[in-house]
Amino acid sequence: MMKTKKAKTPHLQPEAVIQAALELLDAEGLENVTLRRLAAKLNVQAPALYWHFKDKTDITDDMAQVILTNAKLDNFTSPTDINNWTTWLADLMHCLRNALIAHRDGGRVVAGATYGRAYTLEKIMVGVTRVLEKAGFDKVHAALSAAATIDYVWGFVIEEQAGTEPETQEFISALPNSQKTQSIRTDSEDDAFLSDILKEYRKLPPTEIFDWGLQLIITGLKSAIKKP
Amino acid sequence: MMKTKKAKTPHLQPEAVIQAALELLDAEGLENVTLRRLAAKLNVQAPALYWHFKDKTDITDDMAQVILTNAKLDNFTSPTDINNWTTWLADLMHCLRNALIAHRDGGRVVAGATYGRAYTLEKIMVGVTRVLEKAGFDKVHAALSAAATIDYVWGFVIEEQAGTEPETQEFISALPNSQKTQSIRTDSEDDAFLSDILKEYRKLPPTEIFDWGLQLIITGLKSAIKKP
DNA sequence: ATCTCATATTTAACAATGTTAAATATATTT
DNA sequence: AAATATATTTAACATTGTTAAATATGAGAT
Repeated sequence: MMKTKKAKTPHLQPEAVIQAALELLDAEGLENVTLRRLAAKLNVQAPALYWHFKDKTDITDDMAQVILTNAKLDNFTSPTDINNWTTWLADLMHCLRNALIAHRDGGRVVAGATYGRAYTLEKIMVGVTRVLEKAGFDKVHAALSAAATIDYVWGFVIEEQAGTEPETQEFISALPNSQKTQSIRTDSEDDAFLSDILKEYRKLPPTEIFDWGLQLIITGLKSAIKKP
Repeated sequence: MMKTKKAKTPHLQPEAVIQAALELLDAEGLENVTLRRLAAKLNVQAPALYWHFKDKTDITDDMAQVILTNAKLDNFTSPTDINNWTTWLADLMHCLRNALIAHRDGGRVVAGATYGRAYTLEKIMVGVTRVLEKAGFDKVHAALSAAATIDYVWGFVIEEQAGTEPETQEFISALPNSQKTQSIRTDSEDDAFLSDILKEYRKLPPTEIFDWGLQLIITGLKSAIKKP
């Protein structure tokens, strides 16, 4: 009556379900991760999933949890030498980004999650805050800095993965429908400037673009640490 | 057949549709902005919307467009005095954030949009890039800086609005289900540290939190501008 | 005045989604 | 062997986005 181990035939393991969900995510994209497709991939009917998971959001949360967990954040709990906090921080943030972009729509998945996102992200935030405090910040400013840095990673990845989506070429066929774009004026000089810069900007490897902004923030941190 | 209002006379104006959609968004949240509810709000049947809009995403894109347009970005096309580029940039980014948080789930709406997001965001990016170039950056680094700054705003708002959602209290009831949280260890010292800092951190007004990170980036920009 | 015709909307219906209730098969315990 | 907890299937529902077909309205031409 109190034993927790009972079964039918080959069980449906929650871990395997999430694994299959992530594979489905990579193969078909977030909007195609549906309970029936996931069930089909597991040779099972959709309602079977409700025995192991309360909701679909329960599944999604676990997916986000796993995605974030794969960042291997435990390696970063101690920054060996506090003087190297800048490279430690940069490495950690690169790791976070890598975890998010490791799966298609990974950013959106984690963004949509409720508990998993908050928990692991705050775990990261606490770690960064502590290090920044040791590096010279007071507690509150250390927390503010940690949050700002993480927010940058967050925004970068969301934009990065938004650009990878299927559409992105249909730039031409969007304007005609609604005419409320009046207040956005497109100077021809802007267009020239735009194509000049963005072409060059987008040639750079995403990781370098990401790192530049990251170093920008770290430079700001170093600067802020000197004036109490 | 016995309904009172059945005429063609008062047409369904696209502008009014988007307006109603934004009101629905504010009142009920993004997941409740459905074609049938929107149609009901307009005293119309759902398929009527398809005469004016191709898709639901077409409507969503227009919502994002309007949200971003409300940032009144035209006021910022010229930074009066180039020496004040720092406050100019800060003001612009505050405006962008204000536009995004002006509507419930505004961040997610704009994030989900395809054309509107890319177009207006790049419009902003071009403006910032040009100013930063005048302030001393070369083109590419000006573009990199603009992108990084915008990405920060982006990430901040997404997190900010994610926290405002209905849930957020169900922190307790999430862990028991899936046991793959092994690699996340919760030191008790971390917990104490967390409740210490985050309590204080969250007391601050969001706008100040936002501004602190923004000034951090701007500090980094000033620093980066001096070393070619 | 009526006929035509493009415009704009309704009615009806479809496939797909998340989800629940009831039935059912299986393994463990009694 | 009977009973029971565990795990899954079948059937069904309400909602969603969307399409096809019918239908009402007003403008212009004859």
